[in-house]
Amino acid sequence: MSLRYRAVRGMRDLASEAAAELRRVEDQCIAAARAFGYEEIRLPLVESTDLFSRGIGEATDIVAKEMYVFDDRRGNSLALRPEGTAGCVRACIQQGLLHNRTQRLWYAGPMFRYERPQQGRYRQFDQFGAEIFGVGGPEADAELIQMVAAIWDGLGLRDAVRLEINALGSSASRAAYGEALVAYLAPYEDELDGDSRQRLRLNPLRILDSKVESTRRILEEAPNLADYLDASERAQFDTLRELLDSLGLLYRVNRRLVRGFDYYTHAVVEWVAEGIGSQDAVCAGGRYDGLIELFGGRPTPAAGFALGIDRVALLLREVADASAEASAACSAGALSYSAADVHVVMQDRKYMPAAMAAAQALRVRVPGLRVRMDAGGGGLSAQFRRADRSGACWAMIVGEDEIAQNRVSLKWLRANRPQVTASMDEVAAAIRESQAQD
RNA sequence: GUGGACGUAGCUCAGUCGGUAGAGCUCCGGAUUGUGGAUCCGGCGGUCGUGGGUUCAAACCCCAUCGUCCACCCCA
Repeated sequence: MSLRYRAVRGMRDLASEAAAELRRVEDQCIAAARAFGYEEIRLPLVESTDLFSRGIGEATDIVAKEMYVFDDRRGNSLALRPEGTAGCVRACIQQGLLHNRTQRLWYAGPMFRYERPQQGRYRQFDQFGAEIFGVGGPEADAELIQMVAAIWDGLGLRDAVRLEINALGSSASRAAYGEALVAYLAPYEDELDGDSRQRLRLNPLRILDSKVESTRRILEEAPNLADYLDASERAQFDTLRELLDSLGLLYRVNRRLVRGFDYYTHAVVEWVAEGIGSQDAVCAGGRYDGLIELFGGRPTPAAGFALGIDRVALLLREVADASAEASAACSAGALSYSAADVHVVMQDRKYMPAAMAAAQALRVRVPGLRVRMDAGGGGLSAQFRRADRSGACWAMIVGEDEIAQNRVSLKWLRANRPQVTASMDEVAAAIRESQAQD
């Protein structure tokens, strides 16, 4: 089909069920964050370009070639945020949120990266993030992992993801290791793949997670990052592992796990899913103790994660866990998705005022109930057909007899129960009772 | 940014040797004037992604372009 206008590349329209799937993931994330005592922070989508290039790192791919950068009318260079942490830290410093106290925050919203689109990777995509400031111990890292695990549990995805962790050490030990790695790799420079050769100068740690077979072979004998951690860094990581063990949170230590942003230090984590293609990282994060100071704040320990809402929704769809869907108000024969619980039909269009009044009366009596008016006209037969296809559990009927008796009729569309004609209060009570059973 | 596959109705797709476009689903109406799901009948719906070329003739062949998907890459 030929279109006059279409959404720009990599940016999607998500209607009805697709939107509901994202909403479900986001709601679950927010519920978990609230349960852990995190507070919401709302942040701008646009920041100074400089914030990201300094914070994330000039040499990272995200900054070097994936940011949406533009000048405003005064010539200031601005960027659409490619991730949430930098802006969150900036806001915390600007608003004095870190002064003399710990802070736990969450946010959700769109991020922008100019990448080649494919499944699970879009130029505008939604992330949920949580950050904890002022807690230097591994209990902060463990708490964040516990929260993410709670999100998986809430979505029935615990078995669909696996956790990998690693310790990068302080920026000092990280730098020392980087030098050692470069020294080891330098003689092999000609044998490395092109990307890795470039990173040798720009960002040597990133070579570690190269997928190129020849490069991986060279790396087999490379110095081990773990050997460059000092005693306290090693102890911190061990404590984190003990915490996770005692909480029953499974993980795998991956010594090759390196994050794409420069600000990470110490513990880094990545949750990986299977079955959603090559874009399989659904959640990742770690500690970034140096970033607040880099942005001009007082040195403050910090850790956080970001979760890809789109990817988790995709995973949810792949897993299609039949047992996990329990939200429907009428279980028997319920469709997996519907926009309304009650579909209001009327004997004739002339009863529209009475039908609309009845619909609102029902909404008021049963909070949260989704009551939708029939639209489209036609006889009762057509209206009931639409009611059925809408996925609603009930049809509420308003007709001549009902109006004369000041009553309405309620028909169960998914359960084998007789239709009733009763007062609005009685109908509302019947619906509430039916919902309570499911 | 690199490589590959693919773009036909709202959706999923068929379309032979180049001869001027079809099915199923959806939606609407009817069989059924106060009752849905099954069945049957009918209807709405298309610049064949776009632009150019070859040809008497292009959904089909050629070129370009845009888009989608997959992999690389990147990352959530």
